[in-house]
Amino acid sequence: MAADGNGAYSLRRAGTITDNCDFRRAYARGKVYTNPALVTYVRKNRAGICRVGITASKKIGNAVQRNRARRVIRAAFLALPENVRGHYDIVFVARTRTVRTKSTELIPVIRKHLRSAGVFGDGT
RNA sequence: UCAGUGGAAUGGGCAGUUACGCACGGCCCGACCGUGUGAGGAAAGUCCGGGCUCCGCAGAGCGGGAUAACGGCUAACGGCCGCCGAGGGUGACCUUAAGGGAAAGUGCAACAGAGAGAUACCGCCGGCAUUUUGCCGGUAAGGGUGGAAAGGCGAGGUAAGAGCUCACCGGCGCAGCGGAGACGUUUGCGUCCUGUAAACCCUAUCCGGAGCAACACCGACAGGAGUGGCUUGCUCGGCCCAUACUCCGACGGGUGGCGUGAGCGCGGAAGCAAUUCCGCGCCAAGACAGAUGACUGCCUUCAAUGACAGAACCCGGCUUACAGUUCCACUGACUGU
RNA sequence: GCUGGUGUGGCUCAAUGGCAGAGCAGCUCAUUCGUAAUGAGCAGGUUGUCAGUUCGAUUCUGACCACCAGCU
Repeated sequence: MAADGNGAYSLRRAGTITDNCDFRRAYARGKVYTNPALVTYVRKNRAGICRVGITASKKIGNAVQRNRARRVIRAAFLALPENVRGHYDIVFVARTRTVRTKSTELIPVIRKHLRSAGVFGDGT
């Protein structure tokens, strides 16, 4: 699960996106994949690492529901079997249904989104 | 058995797999391993009160704000306990911004009504003119208006009436008696006054300002512009001076503050209680995009996939939200003995 | 986390404690061959919610809800 020198990253070792401008860049120029329980934005970055950001807005509910949405998304993301190849900014946006979703139900959604984005480097 | 009142507790448990924050330890010093520990009764709203920190020290006056029966508790409070008054309930009990002052003063009381603290429309009575009726005077019992109309009701009295007089009831004041006090009173004497202070205001008590994004230290950077500034809203007074102060730009830096505290548990004592004191034991989150998650099985259960809900410097309260379950004390009705 | 502010017709805003109003928008009629403009009329309000003070609350007081702004 460690870095192998070819830009492949364990998902556990991904950095976090903290700055608002990075989120805005992902929203504006990144590729979008939607699902009733999740929205994913993917964009290549020049930071040299892979970074992940999870967003739960006030529309989701109160603090408990927002925390649960973030935890479910993170648990599903960390349970992915593949590794990311390349330097990407990945932003997950929670929706209202995320709160009532199990993390196991979310894993196929994330795999489909990230495979469409080519993050796993399949076939290259 | 049914209906209800008050108070307290709980907010599933066990196991497995896989992840996370912090502390300590280890080594092969790494995105590692081990051990320990890891949200609430409201963590919420931010409505009060304090601790703590800073403002070159908090001084005086004006202004502003808060509270309002009495006695106590407390670090303090607008909180709590006890008690009195008032109101609600058959009752257990509950509510109490309703609880200082309208007899210091000012204002307001629309519409209606004659009149909103000062009167007389319809009435009643007397006198004069006398055809219907008009004028003058007395009166406030009756009608009408209004949320509110000169204490209520009865008797005497009178031209008609009126606390004008008297009995009873009610309010207010003074004295007596009881109580620590608010207050109570089948006691005596005097007296009969509209409501509103969550209108201005008066009285008594209290309050300097800002808040952990405070503040302190270390580092990085690049300087430029303006002006006397700070102390509370104002005045006086006080303080610091160009190494001062304000604004723009920049570092989207780091560390401390940061958890041994008005702390928690058990036992005892004082007190009606809030609370306080003594003894023993314990250390129990501390992040900085923010840690308790995800998934599975079994058990208890009507049901647990299922209440409200996530610490952010820390405490004491208040308020608001809350599926279900359990316990204690008590009340009313019905039935049986 | 802290501080401050605002809720009134569909929209933008008024309103000394005493019948909740104005402009725009909407509807009807007139005008026109028809439309716009113009004129006349009409309807539309739990004054964010719940309590309280008061004879009476958009206004005064408290609690709650929603929204907005500012502070590194």
